[in-house]
Amino acid sequence: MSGDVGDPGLKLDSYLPYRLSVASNAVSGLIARAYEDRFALTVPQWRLLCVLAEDGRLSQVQIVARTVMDKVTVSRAAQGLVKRRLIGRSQNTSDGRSHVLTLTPEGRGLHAEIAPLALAYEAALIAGLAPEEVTLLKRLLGRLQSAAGQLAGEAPSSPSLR
Amino acid sequence: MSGDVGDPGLKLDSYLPYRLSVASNAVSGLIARAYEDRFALTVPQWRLLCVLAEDGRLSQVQIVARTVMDKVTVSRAAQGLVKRRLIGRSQNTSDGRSHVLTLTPEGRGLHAEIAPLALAYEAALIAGLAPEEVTLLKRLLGRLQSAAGQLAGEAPSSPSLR
DNA sequence: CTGCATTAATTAGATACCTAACTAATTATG
DNA sequence: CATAATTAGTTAGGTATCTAATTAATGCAG
Repeated sequence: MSGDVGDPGLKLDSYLPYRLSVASNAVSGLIARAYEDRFALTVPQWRLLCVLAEDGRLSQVQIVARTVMDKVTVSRAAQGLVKRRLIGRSQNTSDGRSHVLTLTPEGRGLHAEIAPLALAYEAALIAGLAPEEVTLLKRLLGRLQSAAGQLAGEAPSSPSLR
Repeated sequence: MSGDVGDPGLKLDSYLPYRLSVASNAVSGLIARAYEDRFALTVPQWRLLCVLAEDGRLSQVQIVARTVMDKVTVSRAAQGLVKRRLIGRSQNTSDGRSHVLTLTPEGRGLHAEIAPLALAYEAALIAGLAPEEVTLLKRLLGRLQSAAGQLAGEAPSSPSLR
């Protein structure tokens, strides 16, 4: 607390990327542990179950575009889910490279079982927040995400990305 | 096979832990790349430089308490910084186990060099946000963090949660 | 029809992180 | 004062993730 600091403008506790990372790690760790302990699912696997439950049939590239996960992460998550018979893969008749992923009945059942738990966690996390605060929070997170994406895409220091 | 979705209440895009994770990954990735590319610093190393620049002399346990990093992460970050002569370690005379970390002049200089860049990134990220939105965002992130900590069974990690 | 670039997906290697186990120094307790 | 219990810090092992390189299928130019 002694004030002899050369950079009064940079305080870690009020630095937004730091606050965002710490909060996200706390929340993600909580959720990840819940899925892992009770259902032996990783977070990427759970996300696959969610998007397939929402959208029906998707290829892996579509999942990569839909979520913001790496294609390797999606590939590994899909392998694990196929092995547990929670999703199925069928050949895409029009494109021999891509496989279409769908939930099996077991996968659908597991998703239906976990979804209330996931919503309960979310409800517990935002219990102290007003609904309009939650709405604003989500909007602000979206703005930060797109701002980060733009800044990363501009690549001020490296004009050649290949 | 239209949208036969059993859980209209769980939409991934509006699920807060997901939004938080995606936004944090985007921002962290941007920042991490900047530190890594230009200064060969990992994020934990940068955080050590920051807290030492702010607080002066700290032991590793104090840094663990101050930031929310794991002690292993702190240990390795400190090793790398010592090797580059950016921080120094001195024996604590009153406790032979603990070492006191301080910035070297080089470390202080590097911190002073990076800090404006870090602040510029933050400014670019929040460029489209009103100041009161930023304030609210930080407060909401703090609330989520402490809520997650409580749900995980921990005590609130830092007494200075404002 | 044939090469050439692109795309979907997997595999491999390197790095980072977390949980545990471990060493060494300190404190508490009998 | 001896010994057990804590604490500071490091090392090790397993796992997850990112970057690159690879395989296989598609589309396009000549």
